[in-house]
This record gives sequence, structure tokens and C-alpha cells, in this order.
Amino acid sequence: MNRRKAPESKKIILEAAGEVFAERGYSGTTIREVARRAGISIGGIYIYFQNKEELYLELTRDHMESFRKHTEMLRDKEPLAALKSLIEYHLDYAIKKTGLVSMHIKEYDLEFKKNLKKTFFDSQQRLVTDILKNGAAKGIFKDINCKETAEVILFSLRGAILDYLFGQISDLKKYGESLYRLMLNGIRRAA
Amino acid sequence: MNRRKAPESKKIILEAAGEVFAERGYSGTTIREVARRAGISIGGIYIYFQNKEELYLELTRDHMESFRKHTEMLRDKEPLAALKSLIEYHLDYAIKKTGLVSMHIKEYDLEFKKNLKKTFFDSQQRLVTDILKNGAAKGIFKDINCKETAEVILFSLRGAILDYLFGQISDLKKYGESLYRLMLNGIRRAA
DNA sequence: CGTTCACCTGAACATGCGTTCACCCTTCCG
DNA sequence: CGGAAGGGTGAACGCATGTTCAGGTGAACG
Repeated sequence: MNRRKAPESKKIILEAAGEVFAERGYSGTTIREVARRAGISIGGIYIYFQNKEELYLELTRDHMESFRKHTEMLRDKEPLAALKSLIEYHLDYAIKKTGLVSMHIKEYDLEFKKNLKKTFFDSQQRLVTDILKNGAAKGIFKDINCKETAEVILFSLRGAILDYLFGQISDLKKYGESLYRLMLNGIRRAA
Repeated sequence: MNRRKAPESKKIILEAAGEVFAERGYSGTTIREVARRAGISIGGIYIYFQNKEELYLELTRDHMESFRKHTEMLRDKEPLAALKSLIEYHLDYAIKKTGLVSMHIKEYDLEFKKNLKKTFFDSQQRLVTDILKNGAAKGIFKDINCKETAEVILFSLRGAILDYLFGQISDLKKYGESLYRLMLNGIRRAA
């Protein structure tokens, strides 16, 4: 038997689960594997978590909250710098936590995380909208529809990450640069 | 017993499989359900397909080939029109075949369809690159890196579809317009 | 020492899956 | 008529999973 204090056990389980979820996604993850990697028994998991869903939700909540906090800090920057940093943060995150990001895409459907996801996406949307509004007010950006444009920027960013997961592009940061330039200047030659 | 000619049975199975795969994805699809919907027995499926993989591959090959053929026709159009039509074709397809598109994203990983996918993506990449090269030659576009820009356009498009699947945007065509405008003109106010 | 309680165990259960295979019809030919 | 061939059946097999629960085990306390 492997004896520990309750909070420590919980932490160890969460860490193991983080690894396994990242490697195998939600449905691919087995309690047996999490238990094995946490060095605890199958039943031991159920002392701390009602079920697999709860384990997943607790982890996801932590990750999203941490992401949100980091990006919120960009509000203090100048619009152009904020936009660039936001792109970089997203892409760096995708590179460092590829497994987790992949999981969220592959299992975007899961009913029980719907609320969590909506909150997260909306916060990102609000942030970019505010950056654009700020830039428009300062005369840096054109008189665009900020909310709509914010969504376009965000989904393009997510598309880059998707292509990275697909193995279609390898140097993600380079494409972040490209996207940034394209978004600012467009491809059409001025009249 | 439900007696038919072999080719007809095969076709019916493929159609049923198309439905079920679109609804439930690859791993979520059960042979039992495909059989039920095709009005044939479980064993009957295995007369025509070695296994679930083969069923999936045959379907996917058909869909990708049809998509490719339709988009290849855009080569005849003027660059701006071609770009716009390409965006529209992608988005219309995502709207009409949401289930299938969702499946390909959720299960992008599947080892056995890797080649098929790579071929498909590369053909799209080549098409957009050629449209951009054409536009650059005609002086419509700036002197951009066509290959890189093509990829940016494609992943942004895929990002829009992803956001649509996520339920983050509902009027996909509207965002297609936005993306097109943004890609052409950018958001930065001219100096 | 005995008791208690927090912590832990893993075989067992219920479920669901892809796949196999021994067998069954129906048609058609000689 | 016999029998071969094409088309079809679904119970059974092997395996994997989330979850339960009857029962350990160690440490702390009186």
C-alpha cells in the first residue's frame, strides 16, 4: 500500500491525469492508466473524484483559468504589441501543451464541459475586441467592426494551431508572423 | 433475409456508413448500427468490407476526391473571384456536411488515413498557391510569399469552420466575407 | 495494548465493442 | 432432381472499460 495525506494524493492524481489526458484525450484515457501512473490503486482514484468527468473538469478549469490570467495582462500593452503578444502566447501554448490543446479540439463536443468552454472563449473574444477598439480609438486601425474582426483573428489563430496539429505546418511561430502581417496589411496591392 | 445483388448491397452499406460516421465519428460508429441502418446483418457487412477501417477509407476517398474536383475548377476564374469562391465552397461544404467535417477534425489522428489526408491537404495548398501566383503576376496582389500566404489563408478558413463547429459563430458565411475582406485589405490604417 | 479512522486495495460486475464462423436460404445450372 | 455458388445470418468470443465495494492496513490516541 502507498500511504499519503489526502491533499497530496489528490495532487498526484491530478498531475498523472494531466499527463494521460494530454497523451490520449478524454475518452482514450483509462482510470487504470491514471492510477498506475499516480502510483495508486483504481479504487483510490474514486476516493478523491466521483468519476472521470470530475477529474477532467477540475484539470480543465485550472488550465483555462491560468491561460485567461496570462492573456488578460495584455490589456496594458499598446494595440499592435498586444495583438502580436496574444498571437505569440496562443502559439507558444499550443507548442508547449500540444497534447492538451489537441484533446480540446478532438473532444470539443463533450457536453459536461460546454459551460467551461463557452466562458473561456467569450473571455478571449472580449479581450481581442477591446484591443481592437483601443487601436481604432487611437487611429491605428481602420474603422472596422471590432467584434466581428476579433472573432476572425481568433479563429484564424485557432486554425493555425489546427494546421500545426494536423502536421500541415511545422514552424508554427513563423506562421504566426505571417498571420499578423496579413491581418494588418492584407494582400491586395494598393490602388 | 434481405436479398440483393452484391454491388447494390455495397452501395447501401456505404450510404448507411456515411450517415453514421457523420453522426458519431469513426470510433463512435458501431458496425451494429451501420448494419441496422443498411438493413443487413452484422456479418453481412464483413462480406463487403474487411473491417471498419476499410469502410471508412472507401467513404473518405470518395468525399475527398469529389471535393478536390470541385475546387480544381476554380483555376479558370480570376484570382479575386477564385479566392472568394474557394472560401465559399469550403464554408458551404462545412454547412452541408457538418457531421463529416466534424469527424475529420475530431479524429484527425487516425493513422490509417494519414496518406489520404496529406494528399488532400497538399492539393488544396497547391491550388491556393497557384491562385495567388496568378494574382501576383497580374499585379492584383502584392509581392507576397505565395506558398506561405496560401497556407495562412487555408488555415484561417479551417479555423472559421472550427469555430462554427464549436458553436462560437453561427453565421459562417458572414465570417467568410469578413475573412475575405481582412485578407485583402488588412486592418491597419494606411499611413 | 486496543480501537478508531483515514486511506487504500483490486477482483468482480455490467456494459459495449469488432470480428468470426458454422450455418441457412435462394437461385440457377446440368 | 442434385448440388454448387452467391448472398446472408446473429450468437458467441475475446477484450477493454468505468465503477463498486467488501475488506485490508498504518498511524495516532487513550
